[in-house]
Amino acid sequence: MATISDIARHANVSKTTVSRVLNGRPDVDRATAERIRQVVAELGYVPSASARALVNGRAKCVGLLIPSLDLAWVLPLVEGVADLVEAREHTLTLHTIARGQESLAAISAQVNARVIDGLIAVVPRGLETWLRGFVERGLPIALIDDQDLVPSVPRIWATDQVGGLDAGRHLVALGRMPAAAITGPLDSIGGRARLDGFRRALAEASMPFDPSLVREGDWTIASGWDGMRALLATHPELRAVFAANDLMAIGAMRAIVDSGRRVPDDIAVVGYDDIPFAAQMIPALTTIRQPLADMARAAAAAVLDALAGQPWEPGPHLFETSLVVRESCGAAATTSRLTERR
Amino acid sequence: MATISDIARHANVSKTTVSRVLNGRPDVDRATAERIRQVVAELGYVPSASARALVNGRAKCVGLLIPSLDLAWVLPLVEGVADLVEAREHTLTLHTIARGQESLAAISAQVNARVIDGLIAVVPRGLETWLRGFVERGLPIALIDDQDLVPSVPRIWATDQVGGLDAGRHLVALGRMPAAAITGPLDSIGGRARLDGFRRALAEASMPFDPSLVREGDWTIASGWDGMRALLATHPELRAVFAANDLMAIGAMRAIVDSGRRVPDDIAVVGYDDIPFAAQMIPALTTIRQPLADMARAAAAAVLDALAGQPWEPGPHLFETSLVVRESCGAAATTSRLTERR
DNA sequence: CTGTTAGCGCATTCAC
DNA sequence: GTGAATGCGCTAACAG
Repeated sequence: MATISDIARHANVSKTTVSRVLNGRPDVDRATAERIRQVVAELGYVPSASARALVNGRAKCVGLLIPSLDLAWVLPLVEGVADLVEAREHTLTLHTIARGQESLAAISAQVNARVIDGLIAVVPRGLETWLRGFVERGLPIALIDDQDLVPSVPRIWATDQVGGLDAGRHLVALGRMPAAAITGPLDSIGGRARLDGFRRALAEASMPFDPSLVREGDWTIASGWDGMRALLATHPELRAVFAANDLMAIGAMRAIVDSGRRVPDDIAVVGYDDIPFAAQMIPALTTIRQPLADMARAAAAAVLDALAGQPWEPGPHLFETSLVVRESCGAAATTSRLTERR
Repeated sequence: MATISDIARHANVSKTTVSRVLNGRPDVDRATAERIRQVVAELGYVPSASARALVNGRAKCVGLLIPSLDLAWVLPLVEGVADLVEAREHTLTLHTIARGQESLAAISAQVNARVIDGLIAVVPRGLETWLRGFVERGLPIALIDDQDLVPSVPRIWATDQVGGLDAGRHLVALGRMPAAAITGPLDSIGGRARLDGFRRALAEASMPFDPSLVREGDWTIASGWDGMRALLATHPELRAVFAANDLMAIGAMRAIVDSGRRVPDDIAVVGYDDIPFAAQMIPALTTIRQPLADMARAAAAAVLDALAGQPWEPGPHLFETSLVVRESCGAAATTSRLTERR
C-alpha cells in the first residue's frame, strides 16, 4: 500500500505539499498539484483513514443506534440515514441493543474509543442515561421519535396527535362505529398523543368515548393480537379498530380473521407508520404515514451538520403525518394498489 | 480525554507498561498491573481506536454489503452478521448499493482507506469485478448467496435444489395440480436450482412438465404479481404456484386475490426464504425456509476467523433448507400460528 | 508557493 | 519486570 511519502517521493515534493493537494488547499501551484494528482492516480493511492482520524480527531463515521431490525418501521429509517451519511462521505456503523446491557456497553466503548463522531439514535426507553452520558462527552446526537428524555439535542418527531386525529376522522367518516383503539405504551409520549388524537376525532363527532374500547399494547404484533382478541371478546359489536402502529394492526388483523370475522367487511382497521409491508397485506392496510425516511435524513443531517461545524439546532423537528387510504377500511381507491406495487 | 500517557503518569509507570496490561501481556507484576487497572477505571480511560488502528494496521471493523434494505430477506442476514460481529468485538459498517456506481465507489474508497478489515457481501450480479479487486488486495471476504463468480473465498449457500424439491413435493402430496412456478432469474444459479428441484418433484410423481407453467421473475413483488397474472390468464385451471422467493409469492398472492380467487381455497402458494413477514401474511405463507441468520453468522465467522489469523476456508458452506407449513397451501397446523406470533 | 519540524496515541523493538 | 526510543501515516504550525 502506497503512503503519502511514496507520493511525495515520486512527485519530488514534500509530504506537506501532497497533503495540501489531497485536502484541496488553494495555495499550491497548478502544475505541481496536477503532477501530484497524476502520481496519486498512477499509484492508486488512498489516504489511510486511521491516520487521518488520529490526527484530525474525527473518523468521519456516524453510528446509528436502533432497538432491533425486527421492528419493520426502522427499515426506512436505516435507509434514510444510510443514504445521507453516504452522500456526505461518512461511514455508517450499525448498532442494535439486541443483547441488552452488553450491547450498550459495546456501543459506549465505541463512543469512548472515538470510532464514531456522532450518533443517530432511535430511543427505546431505558437508554436515557447512556445517551446523556454521550451528550455530556460532547458527542453530536440526534434522536428520532424520542421520549423527550434527553433535552438539548435535536429531536425528530412527527405529528402524532394529528395522526391519531386523522385515523379517527377516517373511521368516523366511514361510519365505522363503535371503533376501538389499541394504543402504544401510555407512558410514552407518542403512545399517548396518538390516542389523544383519536379521542379528539370521536369528540368532534360527538361520539361518546368508551374507555373499555381502549387496550394498551407495546408496539408488537403479539400485543396487537392480544388486544384485538380481548376487544372482540368484550365488544362483539365492534366495527373498527385503530392500532397505534402497523405491527399491532397486523396482529389485530390476524386476531380478527382468527375470530371468523373479515377485514374490512366486518371490521375496519387503520394502522400507523406505513411500514413497507403495510401495502402488501391482504387487504392492504390503511394507515397513517410517517415520513420515516425523511425523518431519518433530517436526523442524519443534524449530526452531520454539527460535525461540519454548522449551527446546532436542538429541540424538536416536526414532520407531518398523512392518511394513506388502502383497503382495510373498505374505502379503497382500487387503482392505487397497482401503482404501489410496481 | 485521557490518553495512555495520562494513565502512565498517574500510575507512575511508563506508557509501555500500561500498554502491556491493556493488551493482557503476562509479563507484568501483579501489583503494578492492578494499580494500572485501577487508574484506568478511575479516569474512564479507553484507548483511541484510530491510534490503535494506525499502529496495528487493523481497525477491528468489518463491512456488510447488501443490495438494499427493501429486500426483506436481507434483514435476518443483517441481524445475524450484526450479532456475531458485535460479539467478537468488532464494529459493523453497513453499505448498500442504492446509489449504484456511486455507492460502489464509496465502498471501494472505504476499503482502500482501510476503514474496514473485512467484508461480508450479499452479491448482486454485476459486482464481481469490484469484489475480485478487493480479494486481490488481500481483503478477507465472505459471500452469501453468490453466483460462483468470485472463486477462492468462502461462499455461504443453502440447498436450493432441495428447497425446490420440497416445495414441489408438498404441492404434489396435497394434490394441487396443475402447479405453476414463478422463478428467479434463470441466469442465476439459485434461480435455476430452485426450479430444477421443483421439476424433479413433478418428475418423481410422474407428472408432465409444462413449460408454459413457468414464468421467470426477478425476485421482486412486482414480478411475482406480473407472473401470476399472466399464468392465471393462460391457465385458469391452475391449483397451485411455487414462487422462488417470498417476495414474489406475496406478489402472486395479490394477483390471485385481484383475480377474484382465494388462497388457499382456489390456489395454493408456497414461497421461499421465510422472510419475517411470511408468517404474518393472511393466509400465513407456507414456504421453504433458509436459515438466513445462521448463514449470516457463518459468513461473519469466516471473515472474523480470517482476521484472527485462523485458517481460511474458501469454497461453499452449505446450509439446509426446510419446509415450513403454514396456511397458504391449505395444510396448516393451526396452532403453530399462535406460537410464531408470540 | 514550498519544505522542515513536530506530534496525534499507541505498540513495539531493544536495552536495562 | 520495566522503560526509552522509534515509527505507524498523516496534518499543522512555522519558516523561508
